[in-house]
Amino acid sequence: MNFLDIEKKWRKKWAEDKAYSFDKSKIDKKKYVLEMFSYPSGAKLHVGHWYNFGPSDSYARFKSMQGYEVFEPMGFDAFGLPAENYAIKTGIHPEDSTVKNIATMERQLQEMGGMFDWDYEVKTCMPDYYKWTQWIFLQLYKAGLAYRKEAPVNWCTSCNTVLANEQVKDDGTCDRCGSPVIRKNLTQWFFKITAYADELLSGLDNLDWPEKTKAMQRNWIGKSVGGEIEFTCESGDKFRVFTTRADTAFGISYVILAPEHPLVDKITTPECRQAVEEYKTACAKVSEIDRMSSSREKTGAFTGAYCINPVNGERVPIWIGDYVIYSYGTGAVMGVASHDERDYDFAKKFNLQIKRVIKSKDGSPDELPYHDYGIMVNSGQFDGMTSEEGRVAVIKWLESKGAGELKTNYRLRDWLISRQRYWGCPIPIIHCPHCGEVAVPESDLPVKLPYNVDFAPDGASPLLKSEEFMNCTCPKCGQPARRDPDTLDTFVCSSWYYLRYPDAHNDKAAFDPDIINAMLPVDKYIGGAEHACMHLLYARFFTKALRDLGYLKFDEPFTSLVHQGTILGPDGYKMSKSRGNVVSPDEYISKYGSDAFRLYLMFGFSYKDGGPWNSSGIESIVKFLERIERLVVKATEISAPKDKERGKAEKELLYTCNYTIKRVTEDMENFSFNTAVARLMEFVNALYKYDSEVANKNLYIFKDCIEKLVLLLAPFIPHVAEEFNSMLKGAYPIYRRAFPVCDESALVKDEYELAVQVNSRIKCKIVVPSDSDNKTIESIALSNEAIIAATQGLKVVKVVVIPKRLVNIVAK
RNA sequence: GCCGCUGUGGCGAAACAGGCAGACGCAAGGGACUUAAAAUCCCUCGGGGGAGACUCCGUACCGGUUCAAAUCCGGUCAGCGGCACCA
Repeated sequence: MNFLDIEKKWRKKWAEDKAYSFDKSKIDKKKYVLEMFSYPSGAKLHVGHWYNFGPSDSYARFKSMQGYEVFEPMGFDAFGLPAENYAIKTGIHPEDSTVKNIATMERQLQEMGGMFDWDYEVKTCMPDYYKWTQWIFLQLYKAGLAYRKEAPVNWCTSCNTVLANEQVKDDGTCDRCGSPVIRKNLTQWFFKITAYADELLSGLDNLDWPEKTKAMQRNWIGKSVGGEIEFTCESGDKFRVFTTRADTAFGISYVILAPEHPLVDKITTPECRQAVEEYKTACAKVSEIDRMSSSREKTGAFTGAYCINPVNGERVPIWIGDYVIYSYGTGAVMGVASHDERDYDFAKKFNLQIKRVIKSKDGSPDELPYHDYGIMVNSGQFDGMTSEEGRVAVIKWLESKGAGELKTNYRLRDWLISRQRYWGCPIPIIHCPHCGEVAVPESDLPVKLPYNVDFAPDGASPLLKSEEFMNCTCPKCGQPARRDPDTLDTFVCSSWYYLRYPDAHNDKAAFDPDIINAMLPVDKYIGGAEHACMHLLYARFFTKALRDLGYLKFDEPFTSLVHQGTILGPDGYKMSKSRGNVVSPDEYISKYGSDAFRLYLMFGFSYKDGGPWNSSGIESIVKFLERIERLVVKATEISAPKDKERGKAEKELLYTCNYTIKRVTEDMENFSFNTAVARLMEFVNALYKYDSEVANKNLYIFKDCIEKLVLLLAPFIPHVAEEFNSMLKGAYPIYRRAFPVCDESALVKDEYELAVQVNSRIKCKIVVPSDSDNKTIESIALSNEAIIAATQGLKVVKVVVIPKRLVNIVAK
């Protein structure tokens, strides 16, 4: 059988028949199976795409055969930096390269034989899509969830451009030119994801997601419960610090502000000004990555100013230091050298006071710095209180004096969404000299991305150089105005694509809420784990925000999530061009066919783990397919009347058949594809055994089992199974046929074998009738010759009988 | 440093929920068919000992709980992923 020809034949027929069209009239039986859409940068599908899409598609087909109306769309996350960088390097326009890459990938995806419904294809770089990305931006903007503020960005001093964090190398230099990267304040757009921090955290509890991913999101959101303490400077200025350890407040030896804190300039004394200014300049040169490194030596400068510790009235010096992060908490911290390692290091370096206020609860060693919870000492009326009580009590006491309040902080920051880049979705905002920031009226959307733009980096947004784009009229006052020159982070585009798919061609709205509320949430979402704290978090935020704006009636976009593992290069490293260990699926597909390749991916790896590529087993998959083919050919030659005569061999065959059905069904549900395939191989082996060993075959049962086998195989090898199905004159298309259902009665055996142990060592196997009770099993075991021999001279102390498993005889 | 995950034959991996470790397959070795090869089919295949029936050891390492541990508990080591001066 020529698998390549067969695959081509069926793909042609499926396309002609529109076999995989989603039937909207069956929406009540819908199953929305979604694979993370891909980024068309590499020009071709790689093994990773296959590993994501192939087995997922088999799952979708399995659900379809179970009677669900499966919606499995496909599309492209088409804006983004790689296409732009490629353009900068080669001069090929990002739109041209992207359109070309998409065409290639579409063809390859079709060769995969996925049941994707291409009528719902989405490409984020097309105006009919990004029009609605802009529309959603405006809804968030009007709701106060999108705003502009000054924020530090990574700035390459040589390229004169803003860099994303991932473009800054570990040593703080530019990924492209190697020049130093500094932090610079620029006005940027943000989404207020922090408004949803608490719900994003609590919502995780009810999601069927990998625990690991949920843990990462929890970590990322970083809830910490504590309080704020207000300090008054001698100048009269007030500021607050955030702390989770108010129980240590009596041990404050200094307070420390972030260098960017607005109070710094105001309170710094003339004597200290020069040192403070020098320190601030030095800080700006340090990259964010360096600054965040905990191994760095503490640095700082004294402002010359003092404030009063509200818990004990002590006079406390005010320092600045870059280990305090301006964007977290209040941008100011109390320095308790005795009970915090960082403060301890700082105090040691600058010779500041170190005063113990916590001792251990049980007298265990509590050398300073001692950061564990303990008992409060040197803390006035709080002496003797535990840290757990004190950290709340001290804040509450301060609250009553107007100098503090309980407060919860999150590590999560607002999402910076503006990019000074060309190949992205334009931000639909107009800046008017008279009216200020004005939203583009919805009737004027989309704000189209112009084609003819010089996108070579020179420090400003490329769109600034397009006068045709920039100049516009203010929708409010009609005066000349300028457009926002930035584009949106591509993660904005991908935060709502799963909402667009079911209503992909709606030109009146981003989506029809009625359709979306019926189609979502996504029932099974499959994609890489690397998106845990980005795409998967952003998409959840969008869903919640759009729900609150009244467009959606569900809280979470993805009910159930599976991460496929990563297929590494044969050398065990992540595949990369620079390492030269990239494996292309194409050569295997053109040699063995896409079904064989898909089946190999499903059998050779544990789906959620992945692992190094190794092609040594792929030929055996082809042999497996040929083995099945021989059975099918045999079956086509059989025309036996229904025959209920069942001997031992038939019972055994039917047992294997139904056991296979049961296990494959369970394994598919769990994405445990490798064991599902193993069970199918066992079934095939059993059919061969029956065929060769049984002289007087029940041909009806034999043929029936082969027909079931083909149905079981349909999700795994869609083309080849369709061919087998047609050879057997089964109804077309096979994926609309019912997946076999296990006949539990066939799994009931008259008798079964179980192992007998003496002192936990297996001595023999016995066969007992299936309905035996424990007593019967025990007596059969004890009367077995091998057991009598093994217990000779010993006294049986205890007999443990586990039906269907084993018997353990404890003898001394 | 913190959080999470993983560690099983020569290899990819199985083992539901404490109950026969290594299913299924690759590689390897042997055999049948063949003039020969390919294809196909059959057998062996964790390690040690034994002629053999058998027997001892074995799931990273050390200890514990249990009639019974790859699985549970405590500790150690190694690898992977994430976060990392978050107060």
